[in-house]
Formats: sequence, C-alpha cells, structure tokens
Amino acid sequence: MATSENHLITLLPRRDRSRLRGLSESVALTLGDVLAEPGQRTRYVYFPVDAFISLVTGIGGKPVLEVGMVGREGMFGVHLLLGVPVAPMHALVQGSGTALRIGAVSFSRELARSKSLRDVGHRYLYVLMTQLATSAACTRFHNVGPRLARWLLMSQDRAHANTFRITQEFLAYMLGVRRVGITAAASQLQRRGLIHYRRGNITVRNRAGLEAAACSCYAADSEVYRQQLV
Amino acid sequence: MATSENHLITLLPRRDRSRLRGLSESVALTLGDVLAEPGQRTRYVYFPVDAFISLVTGIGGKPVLEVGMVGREGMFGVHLLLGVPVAPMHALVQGSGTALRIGAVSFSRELARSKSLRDVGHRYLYVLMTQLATSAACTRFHNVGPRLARWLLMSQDRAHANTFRITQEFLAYMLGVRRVGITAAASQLQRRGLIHYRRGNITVRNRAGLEAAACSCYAADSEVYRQQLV
DNA sequence: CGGCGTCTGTGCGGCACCGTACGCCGGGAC
DNA sequence: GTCCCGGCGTACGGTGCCGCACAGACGCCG
Repeated sequence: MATSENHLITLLPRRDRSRLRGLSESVALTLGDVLAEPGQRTRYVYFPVDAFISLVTGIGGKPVLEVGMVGREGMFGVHLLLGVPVAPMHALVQGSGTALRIGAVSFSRELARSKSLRDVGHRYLYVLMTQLATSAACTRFHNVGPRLARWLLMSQDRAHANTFRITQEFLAYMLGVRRVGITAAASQLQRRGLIHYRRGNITVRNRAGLEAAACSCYAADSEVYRQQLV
Repeated sequence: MATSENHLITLLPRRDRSRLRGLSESVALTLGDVLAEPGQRTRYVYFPVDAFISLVTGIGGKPVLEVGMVGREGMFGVHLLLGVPVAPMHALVQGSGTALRIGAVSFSRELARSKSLRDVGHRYLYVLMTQLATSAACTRFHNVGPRLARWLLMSQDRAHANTFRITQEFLAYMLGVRRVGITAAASQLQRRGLIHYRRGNITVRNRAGLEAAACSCYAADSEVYRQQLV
C-alpha cells in the first residue's frame, strides 16, 4: 500500500523513486519546528509522510497568515524547482510526524537528472499556486466559521487521523483572527456535533457535516489537486 | 533603450531574444479583454509592453479578487512553464496597450530549447508566487486606503504613465470592497493632493506621498522582484 | 493536595466595512 | 437643447471582527 508514503514520490517511476529514496533520510518533525524563513537559504527539501507543514506569509518579516498546507500529498522546497535557493515564506511544522528529507544540493542534482521529478514537482507547484490564490479570496470573503471548517478538513487530510493537537490560540494565528473568534466558531461546530475539542486536542466527529460547513474553497482546492496529481 | 520592451525579454541573451521575437507578434490589448479563464486552455503567452493585465482569482467560478498584476516587468502564461496547459485564474486586460504574443505551442517548444528562457520564467514565477502570498495577507490585514495606494503604485509602474483609465467601480472589484469604500479612500488621497481623478481617469500627482500612504506590501513585492530579476 | 500555568469561555465598547438606496453632475447621443 | 446614462458623493442601520480584560476549568507537578 502507498498509504505510508508521500504521494508525490509514489507518482515517480520506480527507478527515480528508488534513487530519491537513496538520497533521502527519514526524519522526525515535531510541532513548532521552523523549517524555513523567507529570504533564507533552505538546506533541505521535505516530503512529509505523517507530518504536515504550514506555509505562512509575513508582513514586515513577521509571519501572520497561513496560505498553504503541505502534507503527504505535497512537498516543501518547490522554490528549488525554480532555481531559487531561498524560501519565499515561513514554513513551520504543524503536525508532528515523519518526513523524507533530502539535501538541497542532492535534490537539485536529481532534478536535473529526472524529468519525472521535474514534472511531478511542476504540477505540484501549479497546485500550490492556485492554493495561494484561493487563500487570498477565502480570507477576504469567508467568515471564520467556514474557514475553520475548511482548515480542519485540510488538516485531517494531511494528518491522516481524526484527532490532532492544536490550540485555539494557534488556530487563530493560522487564520489571522482573534482567539475568541476561534472559540466562538469552534464551539458552534462542537454544538452541532461536527467536532469535539478539549485542551489542545481536536477530533473530527462528522466529516460529511464538516464538509457541508466549510466554504467552497476546500472542494475547489481538492479538485485542482485531483486534476493535476491523481 | 530597453524602455520600449518587455523586461523579461531583455534579460535573455541576444540569440534567444531574437528567436523569441521571430516567433511572436505584436498585438494590441484593450481594456476589458479576457485573456484566460481558470481551467481553460490558453492559446497564447503574452509579454506586455505598454499593456497590463490583472490576475483575478475566483470563488465558485466567479472572479472576485485581484491577486496579481502583470505588466512590462512580467509575463502571462507561466503555467506553461509548469507543463500545465490550462490557466489557474482569470486574466483580464487592465490597461490598454501593446504586448508580444506567442502561441502556446511555439512557446513550449522554445522553452525546451532555451535554458535562459526557462531560468527567467522560473524566477518570474517565484516572484509571482510571493506576490500571491503577499496579496493574501495584505487583503486580510490592511485597510482600503493603503491598499488603494499600493494598487495605484503598482499600476503606475506597469502602465508607465501618470494617468490611467479606471473607474471606482472597477477598483472596488479589484480590491474586493464596495465602490463607496473606494470613494472614501480615493477622495482622502485626493484631498491630500496625492492623486487627482475625474470620471474614470486617475492621475498620480505625488508619487512619494503615495508610497508613504501605501502599505508595506508594495515595497516588499518590489524588493523580491529586484532580487530575482534585475 | 495545593499551586500554577495553560487552555478555554464571556463581556464590552469600538471600528471598518457591508448592503442598500438616493441624489447629483458631466458628457455624449439625438 | 434635452435626454439619458455612466461615474461619483452621501447617508444609514447592520454585522463581523477587533482589542482588551477577566474569570473559570483542567491537568501537571511538586
């Protein structure tokens, strides 16, 4: 089964896949780790397996808003695909777990060698771009409730678990709202029986209900991914 | 002087530049032209010279918010660099003028041939990605006034003129706010003597003042561009 | 078992923007 | 000149979120 592997890697032909595995090492990422700061060189590329990573954009150097999420379906380090050695945003670990890690230099060498790797990476980059654009509109036009539901669904997809650790404080930060805004939205979702949370643990209880509560941006993003990378 | 040419093209070595010119034709783009719809194949790539283009993201298929601008400093059609034939967003002409146009197929062939073209395109794509991310945060955290100032500066840079045609209605649409919100912000800027506008014509009167009135996102974007493509 | 830090809930005034509606004014059409 | 319409100004109540502050609840730790 491919369920224990990064999806992008499974899309590579067998030879490239095993070459890449040879260059990589499995590492544990833990909640809160900072993988990149904008404008700084990145030393590694990551292909999450269990872990997931938030891409956070900043204003005046301070990270302020999540604009993308990277889990098993994606990778961190796409800027290397563009020949740029420095990260465009903050990247921090949102969900603890394992990831494959590859040195930036090895990865770039491998990129030059493997057309499949370039292709997969490029298509993922396309998906990521649309995700950034969607985020902008979603943040502007949708209320906290639906945005929270969307966030939870995205997390659940990437964490591959119904329960994950996250405080309201942190959620507020990701969505760019006050903590109390999250309290209100989350207790609303809880009252409807869609989720259960308690002191930093959130459990999804009714996935379908959550999908109905989420804004259309969740479905839109999923659809683009499906078109490009399934 | 290179002031009458697209900046990305001037960055190419002479041979690639003239090859590209051979493949391209000069076309007039007029205000309101729709160059692309998300999910649809694009037939042409555009390198604006005088014209400029808005990248507009949508919700439920309807375009709702501008997330990027393309003028002489950039190009439209970067998705072809990623091997994807369909546009990720709406693209519409914001400022009338001329552009170099190249068929998607010719462009892709040329991409395969020219490493310089890939490099330049890739770096521009990196810039565009950061612009998308910046837009998301800017739209979330900054008020209409500073955002309007930023928009005017970006337009002025791309239009290469102090005056351009744009109604408040349209501005409202680009910034994702009500028209009256623009009326308030614009008359504020006018009262301070930074701009003058009248029935669909806006003139920048005090560029430095406008820069001071704009949010930091303008400078941030410019800086990233400068780093990658000057 | 008492203490303390973390996480969550509530309350209150304030503000930016929303939706809607109406009026004015300038300029092109006829 | 007159009409009409596109572009702009103003007004008003409503709302979703902000900033701040404080209080309860849980759980770990000594």
